[in-house]
Amino acid sequence: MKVTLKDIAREAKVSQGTASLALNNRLGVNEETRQRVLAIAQKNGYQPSLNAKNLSQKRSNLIGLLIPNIRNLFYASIVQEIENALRDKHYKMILATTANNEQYEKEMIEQFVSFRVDGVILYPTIKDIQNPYYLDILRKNGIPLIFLAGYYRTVEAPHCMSDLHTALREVVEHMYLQGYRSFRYFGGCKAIVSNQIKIHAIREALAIHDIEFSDDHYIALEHTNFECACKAAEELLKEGIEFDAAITGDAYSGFGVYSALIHAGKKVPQDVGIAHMDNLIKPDICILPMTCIEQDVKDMVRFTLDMLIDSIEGKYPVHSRLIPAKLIIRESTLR
Amino acid sequence: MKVTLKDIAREAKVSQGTASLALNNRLGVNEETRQRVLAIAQKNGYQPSLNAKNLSQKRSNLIGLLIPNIRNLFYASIVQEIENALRDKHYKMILATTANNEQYEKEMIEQFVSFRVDGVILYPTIKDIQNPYYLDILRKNGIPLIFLAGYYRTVEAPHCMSDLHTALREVVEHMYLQGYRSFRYFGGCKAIVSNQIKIHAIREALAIHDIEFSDDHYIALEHTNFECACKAAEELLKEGIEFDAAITGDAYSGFGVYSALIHAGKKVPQDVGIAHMDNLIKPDICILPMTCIEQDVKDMVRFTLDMLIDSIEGKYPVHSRLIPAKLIIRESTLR
DNA sequence: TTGTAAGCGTTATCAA
DNA sequence: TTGATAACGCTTACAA
Repeated sequence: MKVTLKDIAREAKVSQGTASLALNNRLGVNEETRQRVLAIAQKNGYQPSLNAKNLSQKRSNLIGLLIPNIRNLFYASIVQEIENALRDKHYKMILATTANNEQYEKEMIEQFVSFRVDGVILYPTIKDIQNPYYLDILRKNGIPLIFLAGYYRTVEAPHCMSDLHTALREVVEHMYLQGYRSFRYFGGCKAIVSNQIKIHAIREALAIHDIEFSDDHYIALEHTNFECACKAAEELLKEGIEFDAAITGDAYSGFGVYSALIHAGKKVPQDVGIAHMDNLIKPDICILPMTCIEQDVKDMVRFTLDMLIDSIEGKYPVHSRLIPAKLIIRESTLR
Repeated sequence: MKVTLKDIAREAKVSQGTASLALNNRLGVNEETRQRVLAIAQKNGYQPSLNAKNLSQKRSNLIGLLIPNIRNLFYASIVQEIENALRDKHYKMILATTANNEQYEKEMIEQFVSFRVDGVILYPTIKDIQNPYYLDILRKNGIPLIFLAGYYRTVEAPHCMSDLHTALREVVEHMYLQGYRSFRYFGGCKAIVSNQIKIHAIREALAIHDIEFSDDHYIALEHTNFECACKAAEELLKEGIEFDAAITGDAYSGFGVYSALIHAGKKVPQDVGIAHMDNLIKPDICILPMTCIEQDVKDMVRFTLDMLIDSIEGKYPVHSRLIPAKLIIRESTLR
């Protein structure tokens, strides 16, 4: 049913070898022959089988991208940027999502190996992970790995991520200067490296002013979305816990906390200030323009791909890289 | 560098054939042997090459999904639902985006054929397309195609989409009853089938009340996003064109039009009512809760996959299908 | 229960 | 400039 090289070669009355050369625009084939082969291929809707091609060439020009999910605009932006960046290069991307599920992450890594991708980009978010042994499969199969926007401590691979430390210190300092004193952070699992960096940065920034940011000031959400953040903030308020500054790990959570505060009769930014990660939601459509930390997705993706392609092509060593992030101040933290 | 079946067979001291049987849990291999092979495969991080497997089996269990882009939550929902639905079935999805670009759409279809996908789901949005000849490549290679959320008139393939006709009639009737009389629709290219269905429905609903919906009452946006819709609405207002009802093809455009109206000093819903397609943006975070038409993505995806898998497995004929959509009335159309 | 060998659709090497 | 042929890594008759 599929149109194959053999079909084309037969109809063009040449050998498969010649047909292959012609179709790949390689030297050493008569121009007339080439045109004849090309025309016949076109007419029959011939498309070379990547399975066969990759098998014989022992490379796929495929990059596997593994992200938590696709319904979060931040992740979607990453996918989009990678697609764009790859249009020039001779690589294609295949995408899979983990749903923050270790089992899925393992399966998708295995699938990438089965696809024989030349390299893998992994956005690490598995909580409480002890030792992602399954990433060993990559090493055993000689497939380079780059971490994007974080990393696993026990896995030796370069990473590319935003300079969260500086960014968090900036936002805390800004809010301190606005008079906020009691901070809470709403984000994903504490065990994730990027969250530990954030905790550390907030703690440092507040320590300067002799303010404590203790462990339970970090509110760990089961999922970093509107609903979970809203519920978590509601519970805090119900328990009578007072805070006047909220920072959230993503835009959706930011609005979740906002919603909880409003329903509890609090005023933003007067009673409580809010800042969130990611500059994704148009301030025009929001009830309140929100202060946020914008990550440079374009640069992050560019460097990640450069690093990955370097290591695919055997250029070592590849160094990890920190990308500056930008504080955007809006009404939600301006008293 | 890659671990292959040959490596496993050698280490287990069996033939490749036996190793293959063992790894695929097929009958006729000694249990002890199977365990030994499995253990060795595990130890070495062996993953079968899909290239080789698909080549020899002449099927990939792969479905190609082609959508306009991934940064729109509606499309992202579709991707997510398909991934979920596929976890049970023995198919995997590969994703590509078209950016509403005919050239890209063609290339991605070709890529799918090269991947030897077993079937293709296409979300058709190419504007002014005359005759998507390149879809012929699919037929020539015996790959079934299903249209999702629309179709191309000249291509013979089943489709699965929302019942836009009924939905649009409902929203128009609702807005008429609220006293709105002069309608504008902001959406993608008029030539797209789904948009023609919408135009026709609006026209019919208004004709009952002797209101005309002429061709230039449909505002064709270059891109269906916040910025383009906002600019289009601004221009309309600048030209002094009066309207008191706006319906938009997606949520983002809805907010674009809203933004333009507010900046022009109009009040919503008093002066102008707005309704949009898709129920994706949390009403809690929006300045104004918006009336919208919610499509049943879950059902749409479920039926699409069923149809596609039926035709992959040779069950004919497969019939096109219309999925009911739901009108959700909120403040933006309640005077 | 196991091994042998052909075949899947390409590319690449070497002769002709 | 072209054609044979081996090789890629797997599955699957078929034979042992």
